[in-house]
Amino acid sequence: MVGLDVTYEVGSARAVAAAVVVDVATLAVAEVATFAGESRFPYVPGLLAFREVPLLLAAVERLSAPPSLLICDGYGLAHPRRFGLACHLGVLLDLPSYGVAKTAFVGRSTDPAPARGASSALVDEGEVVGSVVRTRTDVKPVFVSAGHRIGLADCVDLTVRLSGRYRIPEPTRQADIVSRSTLRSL
DNA sequence: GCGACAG
DNA sequence: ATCTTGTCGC
Repeated sequence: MVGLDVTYEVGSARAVAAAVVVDVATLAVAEVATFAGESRFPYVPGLLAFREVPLLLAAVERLSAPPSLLICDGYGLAHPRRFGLACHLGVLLDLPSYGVAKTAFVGRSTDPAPARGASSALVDEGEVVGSVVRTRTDVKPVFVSAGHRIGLADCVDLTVRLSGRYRIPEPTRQADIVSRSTLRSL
């Protein structure tokens, strides 16, 4: 599976997208691919995909082989139009995908139990669109939602298994670190 | 009309 | 997202 993220430069359009392949069993980084380019669309809540998809697609295409699953920094079905960044990428690459966000966007939920692995439903307009998941005991939970070709239960299960000593699951966490350090070195 | 609003 | 050091705690 591959973790995806984009880091932007302060006063310019320059940005770096990173795709980091992580081994599910060991959580070790298996491969890294990056793409430096320009962001040609502003950040607008609900339209994040139009800003990040071009750069992320370029990074994924630089991997030696198509990944088995995409883990995005943001939302999937838990979106005002039920089609967030994770959905866009999944459909365009025809691969399973889902999103892990750090803050609330759409839907309501009750706080999941304090223990790692606990979760509660993310409900919007009367439907379950995602899950609020505790990846670490007594630590702020993350927001998980399916993107394409995968069910919510599997997304939640994977998120917990991919998280060790950090709140953010390893694939996305590594993608953040790589995109950030790559941008600084350019 | 007003506030909220992934990254 | 980004600007940013030290500090409290496991």
